[in-house]
Amino acid sequence: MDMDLSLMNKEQKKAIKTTEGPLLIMAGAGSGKTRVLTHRIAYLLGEKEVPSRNILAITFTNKAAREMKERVAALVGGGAASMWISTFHSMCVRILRSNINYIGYENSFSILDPTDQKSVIKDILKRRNLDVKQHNPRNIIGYISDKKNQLIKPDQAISEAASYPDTLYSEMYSDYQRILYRNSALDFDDLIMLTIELFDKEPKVLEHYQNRFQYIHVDEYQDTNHAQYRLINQLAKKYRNICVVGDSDQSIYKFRGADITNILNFEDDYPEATVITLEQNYRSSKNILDAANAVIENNTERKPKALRTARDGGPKLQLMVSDSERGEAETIIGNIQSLSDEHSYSDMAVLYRTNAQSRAIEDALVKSNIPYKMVGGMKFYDRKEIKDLMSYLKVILNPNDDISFERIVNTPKRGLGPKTIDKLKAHGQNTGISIFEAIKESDFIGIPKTAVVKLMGLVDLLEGLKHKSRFLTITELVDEVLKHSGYRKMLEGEKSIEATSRLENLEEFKTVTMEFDRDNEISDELLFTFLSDMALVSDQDSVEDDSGVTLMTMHASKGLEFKVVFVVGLEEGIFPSRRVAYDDRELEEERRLMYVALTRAEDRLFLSRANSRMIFGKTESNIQSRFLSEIPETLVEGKEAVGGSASDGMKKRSGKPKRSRVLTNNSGVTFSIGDKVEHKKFGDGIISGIKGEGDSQELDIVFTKAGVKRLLANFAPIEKKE
DNA sequence: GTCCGAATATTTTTT
DNA sequence: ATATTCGGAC
Repeated sequence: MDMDLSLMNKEQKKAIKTTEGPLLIMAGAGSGKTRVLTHRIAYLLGEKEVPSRNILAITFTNKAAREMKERVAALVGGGAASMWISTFHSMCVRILRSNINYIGYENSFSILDPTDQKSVIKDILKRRNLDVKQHNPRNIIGYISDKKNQLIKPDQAISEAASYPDTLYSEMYSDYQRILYRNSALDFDDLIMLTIELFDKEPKVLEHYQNRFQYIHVDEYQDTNHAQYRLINQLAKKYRNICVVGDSDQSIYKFRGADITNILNFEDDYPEATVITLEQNYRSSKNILDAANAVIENNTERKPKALRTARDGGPKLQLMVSDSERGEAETIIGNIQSLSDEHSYSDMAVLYRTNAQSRAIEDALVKSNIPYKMVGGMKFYDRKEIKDLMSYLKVILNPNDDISFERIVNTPKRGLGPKTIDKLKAHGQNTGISIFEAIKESDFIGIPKTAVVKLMGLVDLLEGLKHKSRFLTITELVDEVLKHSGYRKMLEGEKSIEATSRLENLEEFKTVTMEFDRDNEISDELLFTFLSDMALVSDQDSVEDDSGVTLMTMHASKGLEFKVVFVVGLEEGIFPSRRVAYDDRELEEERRLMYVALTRAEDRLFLSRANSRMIFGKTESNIQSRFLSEIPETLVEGKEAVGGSASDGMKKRSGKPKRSRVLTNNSGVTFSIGDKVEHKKFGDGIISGIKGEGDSQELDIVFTKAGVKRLLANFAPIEKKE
């Protein structure tokens, strides 16, 4: 067995060998934490002779889980098959699959994806006669997710709701949960919450898993939410062998419930804990690391930690300033091309704050014929045809899944429109049965004869497929569905480019099912296993194409590394995002995101900003990002030249004469970033951003007393000073 | 029941 | 700029 620890540093060795009791590993970026984790597991297996079934390792992504499995296997050979190395969610699915009946759910439950969630919420809004425009489903889903992450059940949410809109949202949460229950459906948050509920209600089940998982590892601990925290604590309570790894400086998922205090307070939870800090960075050159350290030091909410690197200074960081997002893209492409002698494209990545920023870069890459891959664009599994097919499979497994049933009832068109479906739904709701069951009574609820016949045909189709499903592989079942539902015929009949591509995607999907069929025998559980596997994978997992420049959001880049990294759009309002720019806590999270982005780079780091860019169809100018200002000039090539003051925004603007046709307050006045102004009511302020042109131009002004306001340049009662 | 054009809303999102 | 969504015409 390859358990050569001689290449490890002192802290790493200690982390590997501290197997008993709670252990907190604060692992800085690039400090080799995966290596430590995998070696620790190998050490437990090899030296400590812990049976593999007693080890649990939890990650957030399938990719991380797969990688860890492979690396452990490489260290210990086979024999680790019965070890659970999985994500939070797939662990919970496995536990719930055999135990969810204890808490009253069907064991063939479906898993809702965000699209399904949205349609449930829309249904609820409709039934409550509420306007979707006033109540954005996203907010409601966010509310529900928050509550579930806090382990707050609907009843408690209702009684605790103090004011609007919580009073309403908590009621909708209650509706939502009732609907899911009736559909035998769980959302992602339920997987965690209900596992905890199961453990609370059935101590025997909990104890079984406590005994099984005597050594627990949690990766990316800074990203755990409260529910995940509770779950881990339940499991670790008996043996207290819990090893958590994380870096509070890389906590960037607060907006989805990640609670940074879980890692910061670990020592309070486990006073006997050993704490090890890994500060030796093996990834980046010194200049890159110095820049990252300089940025993160501006955060107050952190434990001081400074990464060291054994590598030399390396080239300086390089700042690129362009006029527009197109100019930015061209500058990047220029650098990519000149670097391509030394580096392969796959060693380069372009990181941006928002997905929308990818467009300009993508365009430029296409024009230059440079291969690239984009992470997180239009997701394969989000495509309509894939979701439709999945809905057929879900209904075959669980006919009471109204959410999926509704998706397919008229796809392909069967002449079963909203009228018919509404009647079925209303009947189902009145009598507490599913749509599928309601169909059997459709004769009596005012549905026209022709529609009844069509409904019966659909029932026959689905029941026939359900019957067959027991004897077929998933690939064969998919073919049966496509054939007998008429879905394939529908697409073939369309003859459009789009339909052709949909057909191709369905074929592509079969490579996924074939892979699944290779690993799984035909059994009664096959379809359930397939669907719950599928619900928990994302495309990031399947991107195994390692040629081409990588384009992705900074969030998506966490955990990855590249020789050459471009961090783009370093402008106030873009990054940090305008929405957080004046909230200290959220600003610190943005800064951590900057830290994550910078520390992805091994050898070369390019920073880019544009003097103006098109946002939502309007041209916007913004001053350089404060995060850029926080990097010492001595580390950056090209920074001293532009200085980073707001004046370059002015330089650029002065070339373009402004005109105003309408006589207004400020017609003919040209505003530039950095201008001092006085407002009739708000007092003194400085222009921090400009949006749009001409008559509709808007100004972001930071007022000394009144905070930030966005005002119309022409009409605001402001005067330019000096 | 279906289709088309206006109205609307746009951070990030490992599962 | 653009994707989605909704209302009204056919």
